[in-house]
Amino acid sequence: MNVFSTIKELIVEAINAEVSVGGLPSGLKTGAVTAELPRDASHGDISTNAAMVLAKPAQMKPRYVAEKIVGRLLVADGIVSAEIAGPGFINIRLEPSRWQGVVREVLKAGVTFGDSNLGQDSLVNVEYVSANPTGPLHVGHARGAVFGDALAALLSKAGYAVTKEYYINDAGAQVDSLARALHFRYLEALGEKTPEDFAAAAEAGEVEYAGEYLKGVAKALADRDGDKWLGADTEGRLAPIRAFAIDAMMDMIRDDLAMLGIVQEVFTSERSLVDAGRVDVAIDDLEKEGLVYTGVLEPPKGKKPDDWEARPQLLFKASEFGDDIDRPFKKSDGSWTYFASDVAYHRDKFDRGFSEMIDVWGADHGGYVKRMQAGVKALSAGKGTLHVKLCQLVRLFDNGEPVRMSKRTGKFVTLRDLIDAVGKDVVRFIMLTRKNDAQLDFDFAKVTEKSRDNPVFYVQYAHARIHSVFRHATEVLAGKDLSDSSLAQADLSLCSDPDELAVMRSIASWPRTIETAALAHEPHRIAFYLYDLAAQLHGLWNRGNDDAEMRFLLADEPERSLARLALIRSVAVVIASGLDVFGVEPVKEMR
RNA sequence: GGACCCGUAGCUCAACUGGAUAGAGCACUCGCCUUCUAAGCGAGAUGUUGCAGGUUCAAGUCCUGCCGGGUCCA
Repeated sequence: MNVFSTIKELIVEAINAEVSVGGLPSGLKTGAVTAELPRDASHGDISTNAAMVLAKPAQMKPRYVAEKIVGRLLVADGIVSAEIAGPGFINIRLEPSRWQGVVREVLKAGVTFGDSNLGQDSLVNVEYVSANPTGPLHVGHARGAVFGDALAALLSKAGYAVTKEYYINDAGAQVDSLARALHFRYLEALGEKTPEDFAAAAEAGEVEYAGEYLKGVAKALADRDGDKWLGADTEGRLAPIRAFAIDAMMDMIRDDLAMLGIVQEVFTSERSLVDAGRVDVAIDDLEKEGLVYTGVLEPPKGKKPDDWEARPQLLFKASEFGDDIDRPFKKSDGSWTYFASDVAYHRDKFDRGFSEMIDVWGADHGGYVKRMQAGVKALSAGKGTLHVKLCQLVRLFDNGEPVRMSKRTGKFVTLRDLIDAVGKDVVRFIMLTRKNDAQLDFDFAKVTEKSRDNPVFYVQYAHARIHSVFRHATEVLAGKDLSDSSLAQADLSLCSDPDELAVMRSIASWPRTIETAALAHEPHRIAFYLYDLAAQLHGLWNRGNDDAEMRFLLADEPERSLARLALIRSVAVVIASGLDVFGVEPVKEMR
């Protein structure tokens, strides 16, 4: 139970008490009542909108309602003052001991401080990356990968039972094309073709996936099968070579993800769903609901209907579920559309018990969102929810200069390049410093800079500073027990400076930050929270430069020193806990 | 033509999902190292939240219509 929910309960109790004596009308809903840190610290410790929310349903003036509530709050335990301000806010001040108690809580709970039961163990499926198995991951994938992973960790900290999943698009034309490219490289490995032949074919558009990475795979294939596929006809060799290629690509992708510290639990193959007839079943069931019909779509407006032909096809009534038009389930050749197999896939997730699904996609799939959400509504009879988080693109810079990428030559910046250049932790943190639907600039020079401008460095520095103090503390306070459990016994009433109390308030709002970030699906809020907390720590540290009394370690005041150590140790714990959600290692020393 | 996302200080971005006087960093000016890492800290200045309406006690946030940028459209 964190301070804010405790106070909110006090407020609700106060309201109910007034209701019971007839001071307020009965039947008031307190769901919209909040208890939060006011933006301006001079407004007190905690402020509530209770009076303004209740004024209308109670048919009373906000300030009148506020007076009723304030009268009750003033006699409540731990509340120093409660004042009415502005249009009807109630500003509450708490006993310092309330905040000081938070430090003890953190020291006892460790990095589990901030854990919440908000999700009540309900199942959530987070699907992310899901890159086509046709090559190594590149920068664009990195953002979705890190975002999805952090969101999963965040939800899990907020009490949801999270499954991290990857959908393998191994049934489309791309993997056939991959198989052709691998076959070419295989011929090259056997000496039947030259690299020049390959380059020429790639230039002519006859073969895709010109990156070097298939060479090793081709060699492995040749080692395993020898010249088995040399004379085989196209039909005969396609499936086995494709399977070999997909396995190799998925191994590579898993390695790439592992470098980022990402391990997903479930990998679902599109082909396996198709082969098992799951698409037929899913569409059949929709058909039974009367949601599938054969019809003719209007041509897209404003586009030249050059190759447009009005043709009857199998359609899904997406427009009944919020989409703009109905969507085709079958292509002209009679095979399922991607949408059809995606419906089957989401049906599969729903059948596995996930009524809440989160898909992390690149922004270029934005046009697909409504259709998929319509599909999920239909296949789950309205019981399933699909949230789609679109990640905008990442622009790479080096010292302000854009880094050019070319997919055509196969020389795009890979995830590996990125990690090799700046390290896993920097990649992860920086990718989370922006809202997912905002474009992100990644500057190689800036993200490794050692300055306040670089949030990774700044937060890590705060953590390292705290450990530095503890290294010195073993000398200054020789013989004292500096363990967390011992520090939890420190006399925290000795930490009563306004700046120290402000740090405690920030720490106290960590559980709330987790909950609001989880509800909003916005891990970036944690990055900003950590940055602010780091700033407070650096500020407190520097108070010691101006005023020796404010230094954390005072040789002649061991009790006060222990209290301050307890405080900054709790800051370190919260920073570590935040970085843990991000999958970033907190450092104990800057090098 | 339509759909989705974005538009906040000179620049890069926040704003606790509707709360009080819209905040940080960079850049600019000034101050702080005999000290636990100055790789840092403090102070000053910066706004018609793209434009116009609407909803209400309260709008950067929600609704409508425009303008500009991006993405997508069998």
